[in-house]
Amino acid sequence: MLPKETLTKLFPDWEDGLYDAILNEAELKEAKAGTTLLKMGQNIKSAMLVIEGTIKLYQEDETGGEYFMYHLNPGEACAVTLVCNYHHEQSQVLAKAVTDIQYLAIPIEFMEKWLNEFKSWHYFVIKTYRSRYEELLKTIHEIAFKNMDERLEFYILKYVKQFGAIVNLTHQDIANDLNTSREVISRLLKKMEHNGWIIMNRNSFDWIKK
Amino acid sequence: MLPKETLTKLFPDWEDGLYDAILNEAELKEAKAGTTLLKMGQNIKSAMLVIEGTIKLYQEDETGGEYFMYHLNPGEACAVTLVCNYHHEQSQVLAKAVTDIQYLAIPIEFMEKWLNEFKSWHYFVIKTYRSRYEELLKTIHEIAFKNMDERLEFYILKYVKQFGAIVNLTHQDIANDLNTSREVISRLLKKMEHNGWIIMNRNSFDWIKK
DNA sequence: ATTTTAGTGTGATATATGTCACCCAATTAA
DNA sequence: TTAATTGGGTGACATATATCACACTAAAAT
Repeated sequence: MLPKETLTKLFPDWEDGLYDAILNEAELKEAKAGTTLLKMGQNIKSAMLVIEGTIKLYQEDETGGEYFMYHLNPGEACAVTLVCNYHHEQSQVLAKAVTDIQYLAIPIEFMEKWLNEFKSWHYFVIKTYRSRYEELLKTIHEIAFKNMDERLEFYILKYVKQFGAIVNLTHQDIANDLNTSREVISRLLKKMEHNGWIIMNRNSFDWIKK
Repeated sequence: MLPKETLTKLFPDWEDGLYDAILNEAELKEAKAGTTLLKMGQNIKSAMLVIEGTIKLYQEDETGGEYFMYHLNPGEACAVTLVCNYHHEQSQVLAKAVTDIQYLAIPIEFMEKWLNEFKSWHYFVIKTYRSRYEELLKTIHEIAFKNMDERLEFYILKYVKQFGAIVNLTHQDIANDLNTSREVISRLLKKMEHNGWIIMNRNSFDWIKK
């Protein structure tokens, strides 16, 4: 059972009744690193609030391709599940746990109910959409205007911001996230190494660009 | 002065007080086709509700490049201006009138006020975000996974849905919207002509693909 | 009527990226 | 200890797109 204090720390400024409602109605779930939490086209039955760990959100192709968009961290909600819940739609994104995670699953029937009952929930939903809308804009900016070298740098910087300057990813991992091939990433990383931006190791590299 | 009836038709299911508040506080503005309504980085002073005409939303590059994302039609609001208003941020998009337009400009100070006062406004804001978030996801899907030929088809289909099967755009217009060059579009359109998808004219073409 | 401009067609070439082939080294499994 | 697997390096080549050059023609301006 999740202590109320965890909730009030992660989600400050909510009405007291909202914390209680969540503790009563939401289910605390766990998932191992690597688990797929949500697939494109899947019907959503509950909203997802992250309590512990990190989730990665992807756009998914029909042919198996993936494109990484943004991270979800504790204290954040998956906007797509709020969408789906509220309007009974299907997921347009792929969500994967990158670390072991804990999250609250709130059955859809409470979405609309709480929107009516709790002003702070309403604001939280708006804030969630707003911030994710902005993340998507950034992603579009990258893909529409930048070549792979700059997109790779942007990608690495997002990683470094999340997990620190030691990047524990293989070239293949990165290639998958950027919907390109391993060879392309290997060559671009090699260039970064020549430029003195990274130190390369097997299975990882260090971001040392100032 | 905008008749209340126009408002109730374009924005059904709002509280009566909200219509009155808008009629009292919003300014009805007009703009000619081609006008830039919002630039990236610009501070937003009012929310935009479309009354008449069509607006195009773009992501804008530092170097002058543009990428078309979606249309805004009467009865819709520009999500970005709701963002900016509420959280005092800057525009992350470029908005242009594609036809002569009329829109309501609502000064930012009413955003938060009305979120508190009118449940229907709150829902409207959420609905606006949700639908635009989904538009952005579609855009990402296109640029992350598709080559220019498919993106061009997707682009034309959006146009046809908005304005009908006679596409009054020059190759250069399209190239600008897709952040590519005129030659690329000319060649791809030529292929579509060979495939029997379009009939080409000067300054326009007809979409006849079934 | 003549000139100018805008829209389009198209070859040639450059560059970015995708794909295939194959090698080597580090790690893991047998 | 040996074999198999995984991560990575790199050449060769294919393809998509960008860029430059220039020609042609319809429409607009003079």
